[in-house]
Amino acid sequence: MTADGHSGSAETLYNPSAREAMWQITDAVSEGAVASVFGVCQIEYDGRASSSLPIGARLVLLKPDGTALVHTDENRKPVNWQPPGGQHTVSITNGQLVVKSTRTSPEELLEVTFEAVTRVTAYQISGQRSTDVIGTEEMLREYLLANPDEIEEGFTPRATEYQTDAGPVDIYGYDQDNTPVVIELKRRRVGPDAVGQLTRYVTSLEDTPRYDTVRGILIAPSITDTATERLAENGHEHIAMAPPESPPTQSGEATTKLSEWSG
Amino acid sequence: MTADGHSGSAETLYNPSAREAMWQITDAVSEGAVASVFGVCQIEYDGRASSSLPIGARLVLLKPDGTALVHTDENRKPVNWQPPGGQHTVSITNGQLVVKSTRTSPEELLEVTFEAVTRVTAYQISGQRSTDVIGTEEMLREYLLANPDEIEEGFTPRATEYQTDAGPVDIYGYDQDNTPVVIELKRRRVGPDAVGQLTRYVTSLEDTPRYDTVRGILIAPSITDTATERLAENGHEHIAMAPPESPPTQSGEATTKLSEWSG
DNA sequence: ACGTCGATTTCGAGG
DNA sequence: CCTCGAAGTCGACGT
Repeated sequence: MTADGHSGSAETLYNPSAREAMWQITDAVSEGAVASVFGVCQIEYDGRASSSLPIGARLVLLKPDGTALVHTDENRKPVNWQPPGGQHTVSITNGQLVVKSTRTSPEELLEVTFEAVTRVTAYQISGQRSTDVIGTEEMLREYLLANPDEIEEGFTPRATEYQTDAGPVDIYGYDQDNTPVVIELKRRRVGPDAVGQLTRYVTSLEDTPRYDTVRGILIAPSITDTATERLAENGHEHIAMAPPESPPTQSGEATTKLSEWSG
Repeated sequence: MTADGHSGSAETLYNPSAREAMWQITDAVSEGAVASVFGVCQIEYDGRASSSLPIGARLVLLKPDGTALVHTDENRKPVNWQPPGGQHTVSITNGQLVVKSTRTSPEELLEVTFEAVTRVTAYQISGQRSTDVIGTEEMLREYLLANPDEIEEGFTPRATEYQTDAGPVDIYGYDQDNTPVVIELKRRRVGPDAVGQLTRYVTSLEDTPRYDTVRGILIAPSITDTATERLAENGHEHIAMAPPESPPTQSGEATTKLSEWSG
């Protein structure tokens, strides 16, 4: 137990029998711990797609929220998994430990059959479960709404998530000459797909009688060559800008999210 | 050691000192094992974005390919991570175990500082590292190329990955009337983004002089309402079809992948 | 529950 | 290295 009240408690079994492993895993998950199971196993998955993995030694994690992860020694992605929301069941078949993780809508089954179990550990997790990330598209939007001159001298934002037939526009507003402006934001380098998105919004508005000319601006840290060409073809613009590196300086109640506004 | 030659060997330390933990982790990773570290820790990340996670008990996995994963008791995604390709370094600062995982291009740092370490285990992974998945877009394509009448009576496929200014078309061919057809495939239910993709390809070809009319067909198991509208707006079509459930019946040399062909 | 969209997306293929 | 698109994408937020 540390001074912060985090104990980091864990319980480990060495080379348990299938029966011992079964109890440990069942107890761990039902008590809200993460069960880690390492052993020689074979894996079947069937659901949105299907796959099978021949026998080998892998690390299996079972979380109390129904998540299951099977990791090898490569890559960030599990070689097999089950997303949260499902149910773990542990059983013994022909003397072998079998861990099933099931889920509905869609119906999915992940089945891990162990030929041998080397370690089972129950880890008691504590502390914050998620991070607040800095540098998202949302932060770029909030920064620009608070500093519209960074977009262009005299730009006036009018709405975020401005609805069009082609979908919601990130920032909608008017330039110095009162011409409507559609702005598409991206937190990182963009390709032609982003240009397509912007173009659809602009076209959609221009097809609406009460709009005449509409400018399109793509704001992103950088842009590919093909995207630049496409942007030029459509007569739109690019402004190079990345999300701010600092969290928003909160001046009073700065919930800088204009919702849609019937302009 | 099982009959298959998979040993599933592992080595575990209980409540190690920072120094003992450091050696164990260093040895494990350099020998190609996966190091699992459980303890009370605090985490900083800075790179493509940045985040920090206050003190708490979490499970950290370090893979020999440079991958680092920090898991809590919720969700499939790690709360923090480093993709493969980087380097792990382990050190002791102010008596505390510090694990850093660094990466270049982009420059990224993940730093885990342990206030206490409860378990360190080195897992020796073996066996196949990836699965062959059934039910992919590629399988749908191969099925349709072998059975083009399933698309439409008299359809003649001419190329896959057919190059356009807007990117490669999944299947390109001609209908009964010799009209060019662009086909976009999706393995699951699609939204407006897939329609956007298809439309970009069709538009790109229609802008090319030697093409006149080009038909666009979206093949997917199902489609959302907004996507249906968008499809109609652009005058394109939808055919409801899912990837086959069986692996391709290999009749002879059935590498059904027409590469591009200068028609 | 479904639709929509961003993501430190990850991942692999191709130039 | 960059560019591009699929994915059992995941996850959050809205309806």
